[in-house]
Amino acid sequence: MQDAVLAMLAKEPSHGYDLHARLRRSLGPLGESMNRGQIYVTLARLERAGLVVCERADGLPERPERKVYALTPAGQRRVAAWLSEVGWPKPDLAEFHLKLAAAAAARLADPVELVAAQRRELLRRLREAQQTALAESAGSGAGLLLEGVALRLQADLRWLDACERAWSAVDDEVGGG
Amino acid sequence: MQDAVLAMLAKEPSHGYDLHARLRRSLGPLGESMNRGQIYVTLARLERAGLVVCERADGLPERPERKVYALTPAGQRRVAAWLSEVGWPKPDLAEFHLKLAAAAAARLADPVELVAAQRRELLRRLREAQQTALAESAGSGAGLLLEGVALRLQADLRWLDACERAWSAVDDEVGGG
DNA sequence: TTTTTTATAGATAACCGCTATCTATTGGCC
DNA sequence: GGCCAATAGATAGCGGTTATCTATAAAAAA
Repeated sequence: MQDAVLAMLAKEPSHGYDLHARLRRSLGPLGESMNRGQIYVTLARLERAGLVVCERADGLPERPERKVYALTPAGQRRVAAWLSEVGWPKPDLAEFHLKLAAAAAARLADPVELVAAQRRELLRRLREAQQTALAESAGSGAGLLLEGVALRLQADLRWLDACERAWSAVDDEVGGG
Repeated sequence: MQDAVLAMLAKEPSHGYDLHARLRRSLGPLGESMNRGQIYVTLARLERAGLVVCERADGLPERPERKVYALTPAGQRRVAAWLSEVGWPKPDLAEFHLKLAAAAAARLADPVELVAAQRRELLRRLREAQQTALAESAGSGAGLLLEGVALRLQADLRWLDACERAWSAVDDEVGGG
């Protein structure tokens, strides 16, 4: 979030409302859930950290008071560092994995049924993503993002197959032993 | 996190250090980065929310003072709700997508080169995950998790291919126009 | 025997991402 | 005049996470 805002300011100084709108446009349908207030929280933190400055609160009194932010040298360095990083979010499969283990351990639910329910949900989301992608103009940036979402969902569905096999085997052991 | 802790307490009341150790074991190599202090933060917040209670701070004075937590009825309801949910973390591809867009817009880096660097990194991580999976005993819970990680990385690599195609086309337009 | 390290057990301050919610103005529309 | 949408900003608070701190007991090294 911070890095994305800084990178947008690297192109040109701008104010919060505009940055929010650009972010939403850039993310397409996936950006619709973005909160308006968040951009101001982020800008305030970046200012406190000395990465941006509010350069004009408008000499010419434009109707809605707008604060235009610009990068400081430290902010420019941070943008350069971000672009040279090759970070990647760690896959967040732990939650479901813990859910299966906890359900089995506490005997509160059947892991195989949890997997089945989850598969139905991911299939629903996959269809949804593919429909949304069709609605997007082909080749648009948001379409590319939706393609990534779909690829991930397909990988996760294959993982659910592996989970089902593994937990079915556990059930057999328990049932047969 | 909160839900995972609650679900472990659903099996049997326990204290923070033990919960932390069980979580780490359950996640295998991926749990090694877990912070010790976090469990206490989580337990304190769960207690404040009335989902757990500290039932004994030890009548028999065991050497290290330990606080044993147990679920409240509200906590049990929350565990049941968690198990019946079919939530799934939203794919976190936005950051890289924004990085490409920002780099191109501010002319700070070549998107195609960013994609190439990212692909090298993901290939490295994929090899790493596969090696770690081999080291894990086959069929173990942690091995299953690593299989999911590998499947995701493969999907992400395919997405990077799509990114490269898309941004190469943009370069051609700019270069040719 | 003394010292150091490791495991056990807990806590706190602070940061970041995010949401819900609030204020205020401008301009269009009925 | 009254109402609604768009523009613009701000704040309180939650949850995840990290870094850092305090202790004690057992095991290993000096």
